Amino acid sequence: MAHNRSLDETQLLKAQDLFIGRWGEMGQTWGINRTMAEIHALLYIAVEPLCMDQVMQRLNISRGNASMSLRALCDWGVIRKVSRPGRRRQFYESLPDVWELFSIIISERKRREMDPALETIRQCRAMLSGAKGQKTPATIAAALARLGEMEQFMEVTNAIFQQFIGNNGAGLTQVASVLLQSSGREG
Amino acid sequence: MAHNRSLDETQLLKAQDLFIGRWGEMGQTWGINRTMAEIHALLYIAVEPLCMDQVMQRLNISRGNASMSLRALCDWGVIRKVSRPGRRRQFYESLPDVWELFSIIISERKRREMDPALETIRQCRAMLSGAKGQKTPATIAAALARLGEMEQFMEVTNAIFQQFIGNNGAGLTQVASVLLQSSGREG
DNA sequence: TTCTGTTTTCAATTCTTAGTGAAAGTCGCG
DNA sequence: CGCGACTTTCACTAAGAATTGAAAACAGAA
Repeated sequence: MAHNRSLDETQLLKAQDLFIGRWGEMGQTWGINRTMAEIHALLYIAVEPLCMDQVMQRLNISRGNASMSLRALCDWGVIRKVSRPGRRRQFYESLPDVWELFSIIISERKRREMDPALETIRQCRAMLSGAKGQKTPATIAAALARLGEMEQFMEVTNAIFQQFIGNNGAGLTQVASVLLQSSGREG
Repeated sequence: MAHNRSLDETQLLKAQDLFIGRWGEMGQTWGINRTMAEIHALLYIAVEPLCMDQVMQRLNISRGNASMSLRALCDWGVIRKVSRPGRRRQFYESLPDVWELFSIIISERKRREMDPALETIRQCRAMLSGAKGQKTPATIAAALARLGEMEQFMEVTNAIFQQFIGNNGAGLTQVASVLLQSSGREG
């Protein structure tokens, strides 16, 4: 029986490693650094709260790195500190709900990227609209047209994100149902 | 008149720079390097096809860099080579349609990130399902549950992306209209 | 083929970011 | 207070990515 249990355990570790590794890679192409993504993956998959030393050992990272990454994840709001009664040591756990996790990430990215980008585009348009007097040089007219299309696109995208964030899960499922339904219809 | 035209021109250059700069920054947090993003922005906003030397001068980059980045953008399919009759030199232009641009980007990312991630999650689940015999240790059960939620989430997200890609613009507007409408309704 | 304008390649270099680890800091408790 | 368990900070280093530039390759014209 003890034998059996240890088999299960190695299996669990292997599966965790696989998941953690992939998450780490994914994070990188999303502008999140590997360690942060890995820590988050670990806390998500381990389910029970872990302390800093456990994280360090499991992922083979330095104390400093663990400390900073854990803090950053807390700042993002995708993990939380958990205080254990009597224990002085801090534990950390992932938010349990995937939908909520992604809402947070999306809204953060919207705020930090989409919003400024939209702002810039509007600024550019303003500069060019001001420039055109009676006769608009073709290059300026063309640039204005492109900026206009881009702005429109981003507004729509923004609205979609907003929806995701707003209804926390419900929004997404809603979109999904509409889409899947319609795509089924037209084959 | 010559005076006026040059005013318009500097204005255009300034607006372009603003746009290009922002795009470059955005690219970075999306795993696209700055130069590539900037070149694309330039070709998008300049509207008319440009040659390598124009790109180099405008963005102040080396020939090698320009060559490699232009090629990479072509590989992605977001810009195209344009041959000018009689002219030996190559010109390059951006795809004109924003929706198409983003379809390409999204489908590429889906293929390179979502699909492998989903695959990994399934693999992990398989490993753990196999491990559980009659009595499933709580940690394994918990991990399985989390993986299940993640998989479901990613399937939905994947379907949504698929839709974007499929109907080339139409899909997006469709989603948008549904969302905006419903969010208006429930205030 | 050779000449010439042009693009590609790639080793070397520079820039950027991630990660370390030890010293300094915090905090509850006797 | 001041000890000890624990965490944060930060100057330094390692790792990795982007960029350059000059040599090589290429392609069309004569």
